[in-house]
Amino acid sequence: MPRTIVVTSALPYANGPIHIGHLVEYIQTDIWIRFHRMCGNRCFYFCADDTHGTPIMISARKAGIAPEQFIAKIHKEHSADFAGFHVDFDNYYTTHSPENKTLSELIFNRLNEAGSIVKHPVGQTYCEVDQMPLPDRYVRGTCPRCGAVDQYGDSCEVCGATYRTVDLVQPRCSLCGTPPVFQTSEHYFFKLADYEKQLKDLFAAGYTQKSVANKLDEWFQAGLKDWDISRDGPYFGFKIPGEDNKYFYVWLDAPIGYMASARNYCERNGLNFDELWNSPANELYHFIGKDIMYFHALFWPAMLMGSGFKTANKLFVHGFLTVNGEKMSKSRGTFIKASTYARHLDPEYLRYYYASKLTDAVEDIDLSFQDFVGKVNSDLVGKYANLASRSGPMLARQFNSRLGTLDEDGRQLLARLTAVKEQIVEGYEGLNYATVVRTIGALADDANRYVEQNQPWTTAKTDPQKALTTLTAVLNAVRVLTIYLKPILPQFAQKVEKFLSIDPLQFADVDKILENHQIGAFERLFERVDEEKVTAMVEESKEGQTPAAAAPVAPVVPGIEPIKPECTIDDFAKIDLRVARVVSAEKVAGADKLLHLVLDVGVAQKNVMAGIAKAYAPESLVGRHVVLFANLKPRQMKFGLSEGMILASGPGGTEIFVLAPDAGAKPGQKIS
RNA sequence: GGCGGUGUAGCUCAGUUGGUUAGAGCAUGGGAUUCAUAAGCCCAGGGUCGGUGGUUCGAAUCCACCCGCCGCUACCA
Repeated sequence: MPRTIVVTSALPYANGPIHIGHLVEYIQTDIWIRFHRMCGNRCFYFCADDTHGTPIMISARKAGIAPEQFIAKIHKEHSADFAGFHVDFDNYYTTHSPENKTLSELIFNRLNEAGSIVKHPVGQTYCEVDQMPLPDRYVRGTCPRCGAVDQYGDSCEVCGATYRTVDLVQPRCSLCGTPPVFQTSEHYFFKLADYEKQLKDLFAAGYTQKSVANKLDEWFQAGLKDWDISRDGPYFGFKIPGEDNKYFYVWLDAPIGYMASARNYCERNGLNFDELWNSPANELYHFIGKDIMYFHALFWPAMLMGSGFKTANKLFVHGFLTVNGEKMSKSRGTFIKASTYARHLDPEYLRYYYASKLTDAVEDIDLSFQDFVGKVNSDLVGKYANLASRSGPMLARQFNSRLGTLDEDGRQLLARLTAVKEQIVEGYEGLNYATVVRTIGALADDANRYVEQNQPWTTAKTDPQKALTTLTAVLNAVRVLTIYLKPILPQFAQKVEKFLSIDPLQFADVDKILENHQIGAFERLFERVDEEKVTAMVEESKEGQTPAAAAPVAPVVPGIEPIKPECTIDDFAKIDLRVARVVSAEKVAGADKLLHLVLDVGVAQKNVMAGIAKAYAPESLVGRHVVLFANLKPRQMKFGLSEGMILASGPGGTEIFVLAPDAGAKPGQKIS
């Protein structure tokens, strides 16, 4: 009896491009869906762009277009990116849709009727210039604890303090730079705690992986608090029923977007949405990253419980992607967009590589370029593609592309391949793709050894019949391996199906044997990957660089550093240089190069550790004006916190020459 | 700070309920081949399984402590 399975991946935020980190999840989910389809189950894969909220409103403003236009453009890009990586959604919709509006209002009203919605006054930050309420991350100012400048409105990246935005020293709107005002507003809240018991039962029943459940325990122990689900206008989102200037917070309507996508699909395809989504006979699964566990493990099921919808059977949580062991980084060129990747490399390489690393654990997976190139060349090309490549053309030359029958040896090879079918099925079902890939790899080794032992290139001359049975066995092995790999490598599978002249492979085909069958022309299945292509992709991903712009070669003069690559006025604008007066200067005990300077920059005083002790006597500096790199991220040094850098030239040691403005400049003045 | 995760060959990772000389792929060295996308096959080198102590006849596997790295710390998206 086929299962009916509805699956979702998290909705990507419509504020930027899809990158290779996103793709971990969509590839993981897509493999799962394709596997189930191959087992004959009825599957539906729904997703959408997450389109609401302040960041999108601001991005649209910056682009000078309406938010609707902005998200339409992103939707087009996202859809193309996913298609390029063979992510096979049944519907890739948007949260800015009539279906989502209707469902959001329905769920809100039902929660309200259930008594789970309350109102509380909330202090909020408002920018009168931009005429909008500011989320904490759009307010910046000086940390009230350590004095670090330019910190977010809720926490300090330098000392780690968390605080309220109202406590920030010299707060300013990060968009226009003016000080915001503080005001009070009534917000709607969802009483999450009403559902604590039901949520606990859900997790006890195995809603998530165990490590996720442990994390949830922590949250339960800390106590569930009311969730703020409204935002004051202007806001890009859905208006709350009965309100003029209040909107649903983006995270309220985002998960409802899963349902809206399903509903839109049902309406277009003559299916009953309520039956598909809500029938207990149907299975529902969400795939998400560990960063949004709170929303999907607590808020979302509680919302569904409170509004009379069933909750998912299971929430599958995965970890993040690191590249070469480190966080993805724009400056290192490892923040790679899906579209950039696809311009340089075959998307199936990445699908295979991710599959070879994915397990059901909530662990980060690492994309190591060296490992990536190795796996593609030795596995995809050396094992799988090669198996077809060393048998197909020979069958064509010697036997007119017609398969014979199997002998005992060949049947044994096939038996070894089909024996692990259940193991592979369990691996896919349980998200242990890494195990699946390892198992398949071992089978391919077995098949390659089989070719080696039977030497069809020799028997072709002495015993053609034997050569034919060998090649028949090998190509049957290719067929079985392709079935196993098809969820991961759909395009590869398609090529093999064409080459073998067979119908699209299903899991049940594992037990069939292809004999006395005419096959098609062999076509190369994979190309080897050159490490230079990876390098080129990384270079193109480095921020601020355009692929074609070769930096002019700077002339080399002995003793003088070459001029660095060109940058723009915008790059320079990030650097805030100020005139500063040296208030005090003293040698740092225990350090022979450092001077501890206290600088007056007009609005504040800064501590700076400067490595100029060998060139300047401390007392000679007091009272002088210097140039300060004022917005350099503060750095905790062995001898204290340094909050900036003073500018100087010279090779170092005793030859250091501090820069100074001409007479008349005052502390705090901007240098540009 | 608290909580969670993690640390196994140069690299990426497996190691089932604790059980004989700790495995794979890549990389490295050697060999025999040539059907094949400089692919495939055979052999070899390489690890005190983060550290210390403990439980046990026996621990990479269980316990304690320590060290390193990563993440989370909610009304931020």
